[in-house]
Amino acid sequence: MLIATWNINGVKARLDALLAWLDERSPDIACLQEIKSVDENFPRQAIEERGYHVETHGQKGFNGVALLSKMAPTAVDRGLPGDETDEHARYIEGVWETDSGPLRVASLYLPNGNPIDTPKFAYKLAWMERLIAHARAALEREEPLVLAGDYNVIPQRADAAFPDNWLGDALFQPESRAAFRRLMNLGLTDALRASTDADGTYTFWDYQAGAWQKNNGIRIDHLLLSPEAQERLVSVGIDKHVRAWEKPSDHVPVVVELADQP
DNA sequence: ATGACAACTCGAAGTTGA
Repeated sequence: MLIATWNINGVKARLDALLAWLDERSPDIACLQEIKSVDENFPRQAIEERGYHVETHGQKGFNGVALLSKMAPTAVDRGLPGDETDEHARYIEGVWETDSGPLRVASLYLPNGNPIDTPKFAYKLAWMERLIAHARAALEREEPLVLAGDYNVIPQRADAAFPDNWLGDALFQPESRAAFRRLMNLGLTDALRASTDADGTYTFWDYQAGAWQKNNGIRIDHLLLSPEAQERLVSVGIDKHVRAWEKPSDHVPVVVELADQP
């Protein structure tokens, strides 16, 4: 069972790359972020022709998340609970009935939060509090759960090529990192860090200033696993080569393999 | 210090991103 997360930075602009990656990787569940599309305009046909079910939670122009899956989900929830006034499309969660019981997977796009002296940073921190509350409740099910997405948080210095460059940035603020740790401390496992302590495991390279060519990357796309999912963790991979494709996203896919049985 | 890139937008130049 392969579960992937990928911020595609626009599904219209990335459709060729998305289809090529689906053909190459054949993930069972793919969590997409920044589809930048309303639900009606999502190019579902080309994806369904490849055998995937498509569940979207989009909005006009920016944000937007989606779940692609070989099996049809038995339930889908859109939006992160905790603030009725929040209209950003940043969270979608599905449940799949597997031979060994239910599997729950969320695709999330955590707010960027820059600049830090604006309401955008407060919105980021408030969104993280809502995510913590939601994760706490979800963990009480004691079932396999994967919270996958673009967290817009650099957890540690080893997760950036030049960490000092990010000291004033919302992605590396002490408050952002502390909230991420409190989320982890609910009992979640960072899948990538469960498999390696190596630095250089980046998932994002800015389009600007030759960041890719200089390997000036950061690790901000994460798959967090409940204990019941962590028990099944087989391997983690970063599809770094996708960053060198024509018209790439600035993020690359991260993929975990979970065993079918505990 | 600024802008660099890129995608999107009822369609130019502004917004958003990280």
